[in-house]
Amino acid sequence: MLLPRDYYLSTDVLALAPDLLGKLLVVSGENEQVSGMIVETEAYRAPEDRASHAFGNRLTPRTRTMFLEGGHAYVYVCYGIHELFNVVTGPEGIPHGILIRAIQPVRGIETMALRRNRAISNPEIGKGPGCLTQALGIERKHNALRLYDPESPVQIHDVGHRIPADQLGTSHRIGVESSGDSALLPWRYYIRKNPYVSGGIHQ
DNA sequence: AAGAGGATGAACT
DNA sequence: GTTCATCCTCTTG
Repeated sequence: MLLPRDYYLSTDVLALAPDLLGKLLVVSGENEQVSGMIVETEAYRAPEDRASHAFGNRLTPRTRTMFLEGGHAYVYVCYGIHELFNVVTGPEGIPHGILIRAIQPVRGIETMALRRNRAISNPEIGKGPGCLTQALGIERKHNALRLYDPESPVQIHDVGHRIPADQLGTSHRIGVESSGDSALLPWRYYIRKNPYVSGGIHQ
């Protein structure tokens, strides 16, 4: 089932981030559709979250997307090299978002392995926020599109996969050490023991 | 107009 | 554990 618009409008981004685990991220390209199960996420909750681009309700051409209504994609370039994919959540004007950090390939794994220049069996295909976008073919051109639109090339589906409580892991977020106290918040969520989860921590 | 720095990944030692 | 590729965005002047 394609996740509906309402799903993304909750103001509780800390509940939505773990709820996205097990959902299917589907990308339709020119010739082919590829997909992967979300296995790692991070919540970003501006305005009070120092680690968020929209900290203090900072509004720039880039962060503008985060202020859109929930259900839009926020794609931006990191370190000039990698494109990172986020799900905007909450009502319009509240810049909450969820960074998708890893996926487990489901459909089109051959294509993804080719794009990543890795063997089919190599978890590096979907491990890490810059890697999964390369594997799935998510690019900056997908910024600000509506994930719940039946015509959208990027969608998120509920395929009935539920994560048992004892398989849900949490930790501090990755790569935000310079964000003061916000760096300590346990807003990273992942499926325990899943080989596609990034960072050292996946027990 | 110029410069600093970044929600990373890969290839090193 | 360390280094660096690479370029966009934002701030400052």
